[in-house]
Amino acid sequence: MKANPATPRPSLRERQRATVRAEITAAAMELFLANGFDETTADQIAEKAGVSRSSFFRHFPTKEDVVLGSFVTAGERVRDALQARPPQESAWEALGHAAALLLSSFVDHPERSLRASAMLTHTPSLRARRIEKQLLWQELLIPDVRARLDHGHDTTPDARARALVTAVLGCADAAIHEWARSDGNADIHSLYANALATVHTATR
Amino acid sequence: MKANPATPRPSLRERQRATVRAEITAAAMELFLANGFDETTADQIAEKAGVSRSSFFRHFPTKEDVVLGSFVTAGERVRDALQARPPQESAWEALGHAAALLLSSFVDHPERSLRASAMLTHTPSLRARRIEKQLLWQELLIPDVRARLDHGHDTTPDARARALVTAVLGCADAAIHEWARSDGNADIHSLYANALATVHTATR
DNA sequence: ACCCTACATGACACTCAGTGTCAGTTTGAA
DNA sequence: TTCAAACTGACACTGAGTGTCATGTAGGGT
Repeated sequence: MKANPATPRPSLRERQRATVRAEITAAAMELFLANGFDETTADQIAEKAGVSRSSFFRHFPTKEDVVLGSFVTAGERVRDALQARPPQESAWEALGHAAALLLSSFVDHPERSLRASAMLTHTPSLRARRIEKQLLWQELLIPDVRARLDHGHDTTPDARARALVTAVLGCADAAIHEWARSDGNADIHSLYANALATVHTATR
Repeated sequence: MKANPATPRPSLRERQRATVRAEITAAAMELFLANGFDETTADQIAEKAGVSRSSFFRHFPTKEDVVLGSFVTAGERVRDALQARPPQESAWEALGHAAALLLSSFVDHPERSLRASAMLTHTPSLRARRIEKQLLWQELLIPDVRARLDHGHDTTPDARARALVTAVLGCADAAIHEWARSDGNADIHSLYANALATVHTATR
């Protein structure tokens, strides 16, 4: 209860903390992109960022988290977007719209995204962690999807909602994957729409 | 080219190797289930299996692979099952039938599967590796699915096939997840059918 | 029966991620 | 000014995974 959301306290300590985090992230990313993820040690990052190794691990529980920091908040953003969709919209439609949010960063910062994607693709431990995080925040979407599936009767087993979420997010992932393979030349939203349509018509 | 598939050579060396692998697996599983995955060290496994630490890592590149060994072959089995489906069957139908294969081990060895599932659910590193392996062999299914989607015209972008594969396997995963949550009491095939039907009707 | 190459093994040293502890410093509120 | 909470660097420790080397053993060819 120490960080009460009702308390507006962006006070010095927290700003300092945010600054250090940002500096570590910047230093780490530079090293990762230059030398590769696995080839970069925590000591090198700490030194470049001007902090001790201890402090590095205090700000980021694992090396992977430096890269995947943004992926955590993504889940909450998608959930909020999903809840903001009109209640009468079907689960499929609402999810489709909400998950489109995931594509925006790729459109906004193509070159950065491409380099990050490449690193992610070629580093097994990063891939694994990323998926794990995504699995975690997929759970955030389940309640809303369930409600849309059975119109508030609370009888839908989670498995159905979970399957639906996986299907839609799988479309987003597939679109991102394909977009990266095209070196960012393809239109990512078209790819996404296409993937959704495929699942749509394939199931008849 | 040393292990030519045309050469039937299950010769002593390979049998020895298989035996050692099996002994390591047995010892490891016992320790894992008794004390937990993270709490079990490679040394303990090696000692219990009667081999050196070096040999342990020669047979299994990581601790995780001891648990997930069977998941690798699963991909090839699903691919074979997929290719064995009648060519005129739709991608969705064929995939649905082929992926049902993944459920059989849960039906055949419920108690063992349940304990393994529990361990898998509670161990982040295992979850991550499992998903990574699955992602890897999902690629095996892409060619066949593509062929079914565009009837041999080779114009379907991979993204569409990949989205479809993800959707179907997501249904299988959701069913397994729910089955484990029910302590094995639910009918896993019904859950699976239900999940498929949800994606089916949700997309209308 | 002997040789000889290829592979399996154990022992050991090494790197690096991640954890935990401790003592010293800074912050922000009383 | 005082004091507790939070942040920090230094250090020691565990354990996974890698690489090397010397020794053994299997099995094909002679």
